Amino acid sequence: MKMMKETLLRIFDLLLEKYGPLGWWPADSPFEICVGAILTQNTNWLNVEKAIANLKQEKLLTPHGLRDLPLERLAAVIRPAGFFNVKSVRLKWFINWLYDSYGGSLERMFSADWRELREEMLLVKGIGRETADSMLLYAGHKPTFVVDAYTVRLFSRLGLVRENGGYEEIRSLFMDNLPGDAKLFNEYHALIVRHGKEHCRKKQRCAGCILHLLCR
DNA sequence: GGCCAGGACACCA
DNA sequence: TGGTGTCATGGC
Repeated sequence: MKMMKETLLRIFDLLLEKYGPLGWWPADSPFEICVGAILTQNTNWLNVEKAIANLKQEKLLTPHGLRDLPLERLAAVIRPAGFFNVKSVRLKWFINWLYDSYGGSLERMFSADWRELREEMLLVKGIGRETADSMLLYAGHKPTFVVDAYTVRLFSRLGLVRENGGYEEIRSLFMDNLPGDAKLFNEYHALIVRHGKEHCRKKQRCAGCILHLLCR
């Protein structure tokens, strides 16, 4: 157990040394982070930025803005993010739940016990584990670890998790072996993504990257 | 022109 | 529970 902690922290240090602190999530408000978390599902971030820019330009990036916006209009505005018919409905589900449970207030939402909140969020259709954890960690500053495709790819190549280990199993690797520190989890996941975009693509092995010698 | 991107869900065996 | 199809735009 202690060895795993040291291994995880060593990898973190290597990444931090190379890329520096990233200070995620790139957004102007917690609400923007929540919307971005849904929009970025299986999507290139550059496309998400275009959709976010559209929402900002139309002054719709608020809970009541999205609540009052007709579904068809919402789909059209977020079109560049791809899967716009799916994501517009998911955004509506999220907003409706936010109003039903917390009066449309993210502040009230995040004041709840975050472990119970996580379970509650997972019951909202369209919010899966990664999306929930992203909102909790980056918008709510709760100490939950975000597992994404890059995390699975990197740490399975490092031989630390099974490639098809499942979300909770991989999340546990970090949650069980690292201190529950939101700032650490924030930087760690951000660095994994930053590194992954360059070195952990699907059909690209780790040659040339700083973790090359560690990867299988 | 193909590949891929910071998933989630329904459906099936 | 595990595998597969579906949803879609846009950069490289």
